[in-house]
Amino acid sequence: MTDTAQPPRRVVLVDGSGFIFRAFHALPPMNSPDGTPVNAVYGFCTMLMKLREDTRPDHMAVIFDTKGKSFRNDFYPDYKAHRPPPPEELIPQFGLIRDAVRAFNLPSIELEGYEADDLIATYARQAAEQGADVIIVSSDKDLMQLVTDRVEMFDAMKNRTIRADEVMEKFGVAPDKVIDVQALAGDPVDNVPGVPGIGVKTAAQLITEYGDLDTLLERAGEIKQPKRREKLLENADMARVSRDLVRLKTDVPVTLPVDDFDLREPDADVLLSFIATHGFKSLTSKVKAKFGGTVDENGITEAGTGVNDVSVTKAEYELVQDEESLKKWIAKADYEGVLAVDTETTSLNAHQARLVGISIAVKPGEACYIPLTHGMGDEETEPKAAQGGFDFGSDPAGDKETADIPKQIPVKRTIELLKPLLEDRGVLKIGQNIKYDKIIFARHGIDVAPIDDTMVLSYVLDGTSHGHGMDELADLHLGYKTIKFTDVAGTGKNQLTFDQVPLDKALDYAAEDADITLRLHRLLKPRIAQEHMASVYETLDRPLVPVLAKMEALGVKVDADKLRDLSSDFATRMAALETTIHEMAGETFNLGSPKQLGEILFEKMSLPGGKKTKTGAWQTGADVLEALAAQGHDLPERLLEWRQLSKLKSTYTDALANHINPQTGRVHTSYGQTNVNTGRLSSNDPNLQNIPIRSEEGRKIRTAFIADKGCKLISADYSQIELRLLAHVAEIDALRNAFKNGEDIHASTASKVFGVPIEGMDPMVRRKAKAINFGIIYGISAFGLANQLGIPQKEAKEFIEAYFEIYPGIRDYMDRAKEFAKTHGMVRTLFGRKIFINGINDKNGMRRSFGERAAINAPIQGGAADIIKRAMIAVPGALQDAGLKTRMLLQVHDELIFEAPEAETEQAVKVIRDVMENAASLSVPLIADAGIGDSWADAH
DNA sequence: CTTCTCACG
DNA sequence: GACGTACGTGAGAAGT
Repeated sequence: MTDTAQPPRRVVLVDGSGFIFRAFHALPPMNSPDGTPVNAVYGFCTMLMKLREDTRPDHMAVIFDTKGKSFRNDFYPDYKAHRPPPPEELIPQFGLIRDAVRAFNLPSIELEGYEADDLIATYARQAAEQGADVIIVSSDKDLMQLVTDRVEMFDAMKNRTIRADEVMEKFGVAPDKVIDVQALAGDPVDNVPGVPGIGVKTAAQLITEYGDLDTLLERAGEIKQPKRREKLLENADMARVSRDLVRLKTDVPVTLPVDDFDLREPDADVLLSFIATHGFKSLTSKVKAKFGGTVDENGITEAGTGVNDVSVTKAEYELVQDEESLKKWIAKADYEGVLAVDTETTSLNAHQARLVGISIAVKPGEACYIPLTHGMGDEETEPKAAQGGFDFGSDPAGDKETADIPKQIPVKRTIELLKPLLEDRGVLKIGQNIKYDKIIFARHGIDVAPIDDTMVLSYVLDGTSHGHGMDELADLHLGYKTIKFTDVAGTGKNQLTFDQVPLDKALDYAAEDADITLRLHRLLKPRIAQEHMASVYETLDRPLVPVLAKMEALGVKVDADKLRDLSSDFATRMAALETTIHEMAGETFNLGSPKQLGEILFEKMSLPGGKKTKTGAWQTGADVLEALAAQGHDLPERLLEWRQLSKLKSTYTDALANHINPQTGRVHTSYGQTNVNTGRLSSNDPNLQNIPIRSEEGRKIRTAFIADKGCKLISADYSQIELRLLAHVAEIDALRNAFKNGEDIHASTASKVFGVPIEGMDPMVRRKAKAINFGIIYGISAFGLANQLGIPQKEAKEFIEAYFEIYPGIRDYMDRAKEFAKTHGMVRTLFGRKIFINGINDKNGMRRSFGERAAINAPIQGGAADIIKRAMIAVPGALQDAGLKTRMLLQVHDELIFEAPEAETEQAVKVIRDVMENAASLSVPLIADAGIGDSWADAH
């Protein structure tokens, strides 16, 4: 890589995947300060430290399996088919181990479609051919075939070197005959068939006698033992397939050469910080002795400034306009194993934006911008229809255009070159709101992975105590004022799209974005473990990013004709109502203006009960109008009807039609992952989480959400998830039992609170209990409940008292939640998500009560959000494993909507419900109900 | 750019 | 005794 690099003499290749499993089982359980299991990570770190000492390599790399299928499955689908899933405590450690490799400044290598063993085989061959000695750190017998006089293995757990002698001991043959023995003996763990009845002993004997597998199979007829002869003749093909399975591939198309494994010192403070955040205190002094550094075991620098001091110095950024230069940047990123990436486009809407350029940062201050379509209008990609009459001079149009278009690498070629890097499982891609960039890249055929997202990191750490936009984060954490988009593109009507921004300005802006993202990552990522958020980030919010990106890209089919019909129906009825209302009022006015309406109702008509808002305007909300209507006033009644139709038309039928993407014919929402204080998602552009359902008229909108041809929609929703969660976290036995017995929870509550039998219950009684149940979740007050039910406050207060009587423990839970919030300024969900509570210690009583109610509600709402996130992360894989094509489209807090080929709907429902109901294990059952239909209205 | 109203869980 | 509240969102229209 660098000019000073020496050719490799001593190369250490660590089998990272093999080590994780062995360390996990060999070491006692350990947890980081936030409770994430880390025993395998700890074992790995101590092993790496020791390895550098003991083996003194000049080149070193850690190699991992990827989780998907390998090329072996192409010719033998059952290969490794019976592997049980890894233990729950190991799962979060896979990601952390890769982080550890980076902290040690070692290359982390993996490649989709290949196992770690194949990569090791390939690199071992390459290194040996260059004359280097190779040490493979592994005890996996499958790697023993690689042993030569240049290549040895080292079992780091047992401190044992494995050479030809040890291989002979294990397999009874020399290393070059190991695959022949394995082919005969098979391997039940990896599901390699072999020849039945032949084990390692017999296999070694046979191979020794006949020389090799092919000769043996050719001459199998000569074998004296009849059983053995028969089996060999019968299973000759199986033996050959088995040999193909166990033979490691030594020509994997690896992207990084062995030369790039040259051993570099880690950044001592980065490493110390990693160690401190995971609680590996015993390693601190060893690391300091070896590498220096100034961070203590608590992650604090001795100078007291913290490792997170990242000063931003004005950097030189590079404009990339040719392939040579681009390849250089790709190599740099590959070498670092981590990069920040950002796309520049023509629109904030990822589904219709056109790619304009890409920026990449590989180190703080080291970033580039690759312009792609600057100076090119849409006509460059989508040729306009020919039109006459506008050809003014005799200037050849082509010359004019090329004069304006700067030199740029073709989009297609750039994508081709970047794809291996952006899809390399061993290279971390960091983005600020990388979901957006993932969608853009997906439209160009690139599946960006693995990822980290500074916006999501910031959200997991700080909740919504501040925004998570890059400009704000840069100012907050780096004290740096970024170049604003409006600085380069202008504002208002004359705002340029990014493809119109001159290259010099584009370079400064775009490269800075990637640079700042990388710097923010260095600062925020260590805090995740320090502040005990590893589990939330690693198992919930990070894995959710690609899931949401897919859902958004898929979109949902919407019937434009249906919307148009509804819209015109609403318009007709609104016009009629408008005439009637104007007649009643005796004058025309804007029905949509609360101000004008208030004046008509309370001044002109002098209706009673007028109240003003804090700004002095008349209140004309639905509750006020309903009260007036109940007194027999017609105008408010009609106006309510008009308002409903107006809302449905403007917000739904009309607006939704404008959101249908012309290319896909579908509506693509965008999910906000960092907007909601409690951990819920939000949906915008358009908001598909508030499509009407409660009113008959409104529900019609849902008939316009339909399945694609040959498909059905499936809607699966959690039943009473928040009440169940309340029963669980507050440990309310009576409530838990009601759920365990599958009772109607509102009727059950009503029966207990009001002392009436469930059989033949007055629906009004049940309704009251339902309101109390909901009220409890919201941090009940007598005022609120009275308002909700339209009963005197005194009566509401009695209900609440009765409720606390029958469910003792509720009050305790509420007090605990409030107390915790007062002390810590936040509450936590079951899964460890922090929810910051504003105003909990405010002097103002009203703001304080507000905070107290939020503190009661947040663990419930947030816990439910965590659970459905877990389900969303698991469902796509479960559907795929079941061989189904069903795809998840939408999430509405406790409901998931899928599109399923008709033939597989029943099977899909089973898989979906199973995943949802097992997304968390609580002391109450989780129940998901599902419906199937042609439209969302039918499926619900 | 803020306020009001109303759609959802 | 009065305050003015149910928890969490996003969007359209009016009125500054």
